[in-house]
Amino acid sequence: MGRSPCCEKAHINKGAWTKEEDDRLVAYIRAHGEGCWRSVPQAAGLLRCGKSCRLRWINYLRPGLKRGNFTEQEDELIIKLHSHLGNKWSLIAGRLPGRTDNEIKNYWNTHIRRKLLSRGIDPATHRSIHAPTSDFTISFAKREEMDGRVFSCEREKIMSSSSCCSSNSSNSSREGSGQINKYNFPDLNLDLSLCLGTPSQKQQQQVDVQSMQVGKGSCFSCGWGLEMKIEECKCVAFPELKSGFLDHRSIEMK
DNA sequence: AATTGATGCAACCGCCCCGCA
DNA sequence: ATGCGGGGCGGTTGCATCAAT
Repeated sequence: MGRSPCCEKAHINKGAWTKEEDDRLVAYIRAHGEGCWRSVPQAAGLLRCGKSCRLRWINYLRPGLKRGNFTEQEDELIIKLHSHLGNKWSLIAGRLPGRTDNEIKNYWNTHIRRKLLSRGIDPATHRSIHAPTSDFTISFAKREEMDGRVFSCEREKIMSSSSCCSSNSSNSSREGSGQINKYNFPDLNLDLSLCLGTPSQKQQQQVDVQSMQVGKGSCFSCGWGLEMKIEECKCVAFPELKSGFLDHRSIEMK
């Protein structure tokens, strides 16, 4: 089943690129510009897959790439962006001139993750490892301003109490890559899965979301009229909680 | 000096999105 | 409206290098 491969696997070089291959690719793109990657290998005289050419160009050969060590400022910016965007490496890279998504992804997995863990912060949620969490399942809906129709954007997953939140704790699991959260919000393309901390006052009807240090879903900044419906509550601490709506400011518990 | 485990990073894989016919 | 194909992306793998013993 499935699609045909992007190129013939036979007669294709794999592995590290040689200087000669780099030179050929650079020369070709300088002469013809970036275009149909599928045709690049043949046109450039390379025994490579088009995808491989694209990757090599984008990650290593493209002009303007920084390379080298990340600065402390870049570190902090990556952490901050990741807390908003999750593993959207291309979006994060877009805010770090001269850095590529692949480079940032690798740097995150090898350095920043460890750095955050040493600070006692869960890299997936950006919350204290020791902070209590609860099991909410929330889905989100975007209000259609024009006709008042509310439609669901995306269902999200049931979050376990130990590793809730975030775009699919990818960390080291080598077992299939289930894409869970895909949103089409403008600009930030935020992953809106929320991990709600235990409210300090059980009886409160209005919960200030910002004061709850919601790990994800910086919906406050997206500017869109969002409505987030608590569809299925699995919270042990608040069994009476049935359903409600979360707008930019509050959760209304009914 | 040799061996072994840990780490870092370049590159590949496979899925998804979107434009186009 | 639908199917196809290219491009893009996140996740994973493999290998080179480093550090510890």
